[in-house]
Amino acid sequence: MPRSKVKLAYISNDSARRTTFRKRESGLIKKAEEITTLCGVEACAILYSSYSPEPNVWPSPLDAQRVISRFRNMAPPEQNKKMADQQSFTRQRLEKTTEKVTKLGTENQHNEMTQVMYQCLSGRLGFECLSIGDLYYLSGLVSQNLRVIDRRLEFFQRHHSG
Amino acid sequence: MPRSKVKLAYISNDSARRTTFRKRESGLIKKAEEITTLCGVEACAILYSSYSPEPNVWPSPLDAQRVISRFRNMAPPEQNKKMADQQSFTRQRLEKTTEKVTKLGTENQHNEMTQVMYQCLSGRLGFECLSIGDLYYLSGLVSQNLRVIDRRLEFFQRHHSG
DNA sequence: GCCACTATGTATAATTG
DNA sequence: TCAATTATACATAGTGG
Repeated sequence: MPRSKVKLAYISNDSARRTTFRKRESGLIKKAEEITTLCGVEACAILYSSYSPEPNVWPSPLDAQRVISRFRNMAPPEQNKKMADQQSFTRQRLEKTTEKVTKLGTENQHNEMTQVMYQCLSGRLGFECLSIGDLYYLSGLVSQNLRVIDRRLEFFQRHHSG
Repeated sequence: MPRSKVKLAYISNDSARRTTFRKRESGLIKKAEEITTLCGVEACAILYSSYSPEPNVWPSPLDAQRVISRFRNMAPPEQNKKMADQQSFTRQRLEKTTEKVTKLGTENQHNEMTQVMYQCLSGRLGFECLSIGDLYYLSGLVSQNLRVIDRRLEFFQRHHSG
């Protein structure tokens, strides 16, 4: 913004855009560093650019993972064992109940609920509209799919590291 | 930094720290917005504070998930590694490719993934067709919604059985 | 392309209401 | 506590090597 005020729009000139990115990237990281030290808060920033195939991850990929994990409410692999709190207990009890409901459900109910779930997941429908029974079923359906996804991810990880 | 230069250290005074956090938080988000519009890059920031139980996630939890999943998509070894041949032809070619992917991905990826997710969840498409990055994204999306469902169920349990 | 410089726009610490 | 104000430090667009 010095020398001249710049319009807040995509910079079409390639080299100018790159230069601006470099400068502002470091500025942003600096600001992030400052707010964490000054205020004692946790933060992370991820910056993708076309200039590098890898993103700039602050404070570090590992720390970012930790912050992200908290955001995703998923503990990183090492801390998984410690998860014995109220929430996971509730979850376990929930899954038992859900298993029953799932087995009783017909093919029609499944499709219907999948529709509803999709509506909810895509934000077109609030979860408020669902009854407690629907929620149980939905929870089961979603966590079932989550397990499939996680298994597949594990497979990828094993295959990649082994 | 105006009126007086501030020492870069934890602000012990509670109200001063809170005020500083508020101001700098908005400043940081603004800067992040600017760099994305000016340079056409993807970015996300997550700010935890003790002032709110939920983190401030920019641009939005869902968009952040997408950025995060791309970051997590990379195998750990690659995350820290810097390209050794900085000026090589390979790197240039890589940048070009990355630029394309970035441009194409930004607008369409979310809608595309939601579609794919629905296909998978409804059983019309096997999870096998998804890349590891897609799976991470999907895992985040699904577990995020699972948490919403669980919170709602807990609410029901407290108010109906208690 | 990469610095270093510097003039100028912005962010923000302190102050006031 | 929150907003609005203001004075000052900082970030950075343009410039030249």
